[in-house]
Amino acid sequence: MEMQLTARLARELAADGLSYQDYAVLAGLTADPDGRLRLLDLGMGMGWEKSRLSHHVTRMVDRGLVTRQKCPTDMRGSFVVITDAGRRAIEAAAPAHVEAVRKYFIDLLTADQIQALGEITGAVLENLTHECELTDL
Amino acid sequence: MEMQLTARLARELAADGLSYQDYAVLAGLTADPDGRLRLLDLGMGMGWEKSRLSHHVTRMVDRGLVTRQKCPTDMRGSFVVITDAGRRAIEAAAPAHVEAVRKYFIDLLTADQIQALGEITGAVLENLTHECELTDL
DNA sequence: GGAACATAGATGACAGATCAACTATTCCCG
DNA sequence: CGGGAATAGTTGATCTGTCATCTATGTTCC
Repeated sequence: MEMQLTARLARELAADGLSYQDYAVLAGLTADPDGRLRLLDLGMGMGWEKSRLSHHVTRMVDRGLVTRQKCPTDMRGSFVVITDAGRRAIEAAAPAHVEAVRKYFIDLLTADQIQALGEITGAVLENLTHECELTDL
Repeated sequence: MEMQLTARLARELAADGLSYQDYAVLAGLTADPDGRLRLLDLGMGMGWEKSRLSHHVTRMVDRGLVTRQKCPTDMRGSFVVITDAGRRAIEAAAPAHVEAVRKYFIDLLTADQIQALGEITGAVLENLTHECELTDL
């Protein structure tokens, strides 16, 4: 189900020139008041590996959606910053995307089902992160 | 949740030398009494695009897990056939994989939750396939 | 202060996925 | 029968993700 659903959402997002992944990155950035996050924080929030994010940010920089900024307080780190073009892109895509999520997902479920799903994913995720702590993966 | 869970399952499968995708293909084939399916049927069962499956089968042929066979009744078509090595590979990997699915997923949920999840995914998928019929995507 | 270690991120090689042709065959219908 | 459309599968280009490795910086603790 997840595969079919995300494929569908990705196809509709593509009409606005953004991939599902682009949208996730831009949405993550707009959650920050400055539209600016450390790669690590952004990656944690999305559950991405650092190298995946680094590669993807590079591609998005090439397309002008974000830029990189050196972090002054930790010289190892970098910020990813959303550009004006990036803001325009997500603002253009968001309404249709939100609507699609409702149409293909949220609106099909009862309040009970949504709550149940939250409990299910919560239990699975909690168990996974707990496992990771033990086995340091 | 789906991302984290499948990443975890894939990592454990990799210990047996199979990717998640390899496992899906081999499991699809062993469901057939002859261990032999048309690419189209196998692809439909897994919800894969034909070219993805074709490429992946090519890689699996190279690794000796499956072979291709011409279909005598439809000269356009091909069968994918599991080899002895393929059978050994999935038989070696299956117990740990099934156990992992229990450990990271099934056993964490109550019977009610499992049923609720089935209803949720059913509703979403039914809606999606229905949509596809209308818009012929 | 400085050696050992941890962390942030970048990079290159490679595996996997997608998209758009392309070939070969079969189906459909006058 | 014959010509056009549909179908099964392949292929190559390109994009995306993963893995191992590398550099640079920060942290710890003696």
